[in-house]
Amino acid sequence: MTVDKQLVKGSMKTVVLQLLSKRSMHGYEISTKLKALGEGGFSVTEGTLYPLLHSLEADGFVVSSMEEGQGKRKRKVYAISEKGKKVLKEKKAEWIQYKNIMEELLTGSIQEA
Amino acid sequence: MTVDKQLVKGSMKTVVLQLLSKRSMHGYEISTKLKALGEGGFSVTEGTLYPLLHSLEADGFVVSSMEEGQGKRKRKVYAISEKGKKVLKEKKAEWIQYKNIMEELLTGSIQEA
DNA sequence: TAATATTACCTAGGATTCCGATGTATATGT
DNA sequence: ACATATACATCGGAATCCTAGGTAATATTA
Repeated sequence: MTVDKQLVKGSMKTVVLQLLSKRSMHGYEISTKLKALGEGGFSVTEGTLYPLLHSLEADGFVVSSMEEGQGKRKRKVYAISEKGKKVLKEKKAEWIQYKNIMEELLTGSIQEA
Repeated sequence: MTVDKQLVKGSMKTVVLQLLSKRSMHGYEISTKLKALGEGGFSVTEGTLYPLLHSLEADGFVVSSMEEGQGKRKRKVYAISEKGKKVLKEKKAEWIQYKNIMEELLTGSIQEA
């Protein structure tokens, strides 16, 4: 079964912030992680992820820094900011509210007025 | 608190199908109902709903018929079709899958590999 | 060492979707 | 007669998406 793209879209920022709240990661790593997470369910390609990271950065929810390792390609490591943590908290609450509304609706407990 | 538009978008078709699975309704009624449901959370205006109904009809998920009452404006009554019922079932399952992934993610039970 | 694969990042821009604004028309209340 | 509620509809600017295409460094392997 495949989860509708639309469904995933609305929560992608939240998901990325959540991942970064666990630990800092570089883009490609997040991309790989999301591919694994979405396996058989949804997919998030790099064409979606990178612009999303840039927009999170522009909003000040994450900060990036270049990591230069020995014998390694440079990579841009993203870390969640304080602002980002706050937003994540809000987004989580939002998601729960939305989930509740949906659950009420879909389980049909809402009756006729 | 306001639920992000993006979040709502992905499930609007499902919501409308679900409402119609309870009983047939005309557009304006659905619109009113959604406004009530979304109160303080999200909003779905007519500019969103009518096109959505048309697209559901084009897909054969709902069928419409004109209702002409005495001393009443004509209204277009929408009913869910068999095809629509099937799709609704699928969409519900999809939503649950998505919800599970999100819950797992957001409650942080996913640990590092 | 020459390919090939993998890691790592990035973006233009066509395609799609959205929905605010606006319009029409009937019915009802005052 | 005017305001309000009911009822349906669409235009088109705005927002969003993400496919396709690109660059480049390192690793692998033949």
